[in-house]
Amino acid sequence: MASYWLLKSEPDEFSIADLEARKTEPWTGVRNYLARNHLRAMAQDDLFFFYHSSCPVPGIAGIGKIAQTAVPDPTQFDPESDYFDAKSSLELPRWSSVLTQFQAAAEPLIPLDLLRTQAEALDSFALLQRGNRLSVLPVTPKQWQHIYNLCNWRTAKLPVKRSKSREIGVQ
DNA sequence: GCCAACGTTGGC
DNA sequence: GCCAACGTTGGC
Repeated sequence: MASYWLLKSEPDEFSIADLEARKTEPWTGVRNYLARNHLRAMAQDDLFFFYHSSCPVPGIAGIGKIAQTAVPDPTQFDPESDYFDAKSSLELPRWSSVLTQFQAAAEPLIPLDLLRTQAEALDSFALLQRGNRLSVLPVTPKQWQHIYNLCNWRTAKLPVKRSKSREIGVQ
């Protein structure tokens, strides 16, 4: 039985459009123990809401899936990385990352404002709680279903279609 | 840019 | 093990 999650990212850094373009992307840079433990609890094919934070309109921007379960986050070993952790070691890696895969884009994005109006149906969704800063959150099936029904989901960019009429120079 | 919330660090 | 100081997150 698959579990559901929510992952936050600043779209300036990495957005749902970036994930769609890249197809898959390692989710690195999580440096909070509770968030890390959530990453480690993820199973292959679990689904997550892709949340855009710290931007003009924060909200849920898409859906991804966990393509590969947790491995040591390589950025913790890289002195050049912002996420380098001198206290971590190859023998005892402190931080984990999962491989994420694009599933769908929210059309339109579900703003945090809208989610707040659904607070009752979403019970005590941690995302809506004051002062919440955790970047990896569990989502219950009920919360997932409710949020899922709030917008349409576009699963992939339509292939660029070459119109016949254009090829033969009509209109 | 402000500020509330909260995790982490480090002195004791 | 307490707690003050500090840093970070993220909405507004």
